[in-house]
Amino acid sequence: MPGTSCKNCPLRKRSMFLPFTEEELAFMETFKTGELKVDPRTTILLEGSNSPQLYTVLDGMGTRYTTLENGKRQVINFLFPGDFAGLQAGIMGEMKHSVEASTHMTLCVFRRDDLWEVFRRYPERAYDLTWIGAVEEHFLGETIASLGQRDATQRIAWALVRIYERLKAAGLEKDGFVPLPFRQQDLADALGLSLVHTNKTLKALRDIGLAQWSEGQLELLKVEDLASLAMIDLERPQARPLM
Amino acid sequence: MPGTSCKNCPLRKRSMFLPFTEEELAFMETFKTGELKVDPRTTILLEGSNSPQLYTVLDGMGTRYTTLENGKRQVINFLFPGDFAGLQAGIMGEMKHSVEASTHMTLCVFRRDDLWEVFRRYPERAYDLTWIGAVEEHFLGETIASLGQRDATQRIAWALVRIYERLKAAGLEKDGFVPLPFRQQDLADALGLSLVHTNKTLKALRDIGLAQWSEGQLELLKVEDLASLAMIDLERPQARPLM
DNA sequence: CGGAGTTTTGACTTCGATCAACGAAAGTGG
DNA sequence: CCACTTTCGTTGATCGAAGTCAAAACTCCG
Repeated sequence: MPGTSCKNCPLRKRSMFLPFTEEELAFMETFKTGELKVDPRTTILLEGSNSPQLYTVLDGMGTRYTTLENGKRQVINFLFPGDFAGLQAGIMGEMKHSVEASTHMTLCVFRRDDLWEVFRRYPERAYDLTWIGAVEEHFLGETIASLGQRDATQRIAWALVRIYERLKAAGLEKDGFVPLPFRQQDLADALGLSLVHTNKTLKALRDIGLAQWSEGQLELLKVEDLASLAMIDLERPQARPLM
Repeated sequence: MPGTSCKNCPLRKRSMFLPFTEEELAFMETFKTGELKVDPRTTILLEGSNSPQLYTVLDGMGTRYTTLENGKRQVINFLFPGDFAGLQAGIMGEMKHSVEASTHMTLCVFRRDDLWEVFRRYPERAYDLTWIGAVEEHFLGETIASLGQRDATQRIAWALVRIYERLKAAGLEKDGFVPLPFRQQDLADALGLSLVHTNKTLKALRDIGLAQWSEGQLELLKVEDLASLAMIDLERPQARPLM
């Protein structure tokens, strides 16, 4: 198999992911058909297409988004190392959103046709797939609550805290900084805010010393304050399966 | 088993749901442990709780919602006949939102502990569970796009069309009307709008003869116009599994 | 009849969108 | 190496969609 062996997968070491048994590990080696490396701005999955492939993000970050008829873009969520993409197309037949790389990315590639094999022969792994779906569903629900009920400042605070937590759990935090290689426009499109207002709100958070985000690096200076501003109850990060 | 036998399940007849094999039917009979009937306003699942039960809506309607710390409520989505509830708690350990009945409801009850059995012994049904999750995930993504990118009129039009389609597919349409036993406040909380503005927007749609909703009955007078107003491409309703 | 819940309407306010312009950085090509 | 373009972040001025406040009209029910 080209690329990283699952045995040496750097993500497995992170405590945010549930451990593999030897048997699962062996199976994943066969399930994985290769590795995909893409440049920034590459479209990995296209809305409406019928991708024969499923992916796990090994390295790098991206966005899932849809484009409305009037040209507006909604970023559904961000794609971080460990995230799984393509299940919708795998199950439902076609992608309901696009996936684009924001940085250089490395992805583990699986064959969609093998999905059914997983359900038939590896119920544990099938259960994990459903788990991943459930976690995703929960997060989307929280996003809906943010867009529906939080004002601009709260939304940004919410997003920054959630992103920071997620990246820290993925082992990417260093000296209080976490890499966040997106544009302000991406965050704006994720939160349903205009670019201008997103910029001003970020400046406000910077001015009161709560959070800084520049040159692709995010620093949260007062996580507690940000969390209470965003009305987040900091949930103990729960370990989840890795695909 | 108390209540309706799966064999006579009225939902099975609807073409929106994929057919059962004889074997699956037999299994579902054993999986189903009973029936729950509740009055309007009853909380069926409570956020944060660890429900030992999973439900399929046989009859009636409800809401899934979360409440923020400031007391604001976000309706994540509405619960219609055929919908499955409780999977999140079943998989992740605790409910991330509450479920409340809006009308009298009848629900099929399953034991959460049997879930793993399903994955181990009935991979087809496990696959269907994942399918249901994927459909739900897709819908939540579309909701996010609505809250993020559509204005009040478009949001309401979007919601009315989606609801109408769903209920019609469930076989509840009659003479152009569909039952919609929610309060305007529920729709407002689902779309992130104030009650007052929701009311005024509904009136506007009524005045231009696009849609009427009163006394729990919804009528869409010009579906095409509503759909194009909402920037919806009417997707061919896809049959989906029933649990 | 009184009271609670819901829908409706009008008056006023505000948050965030839009418009517009500028600066910095990075890439491109002659 | 320097004009030129493109992309992204920043800031100020103005406007409008939707929120908030308040109160009336209709239920439905005990």
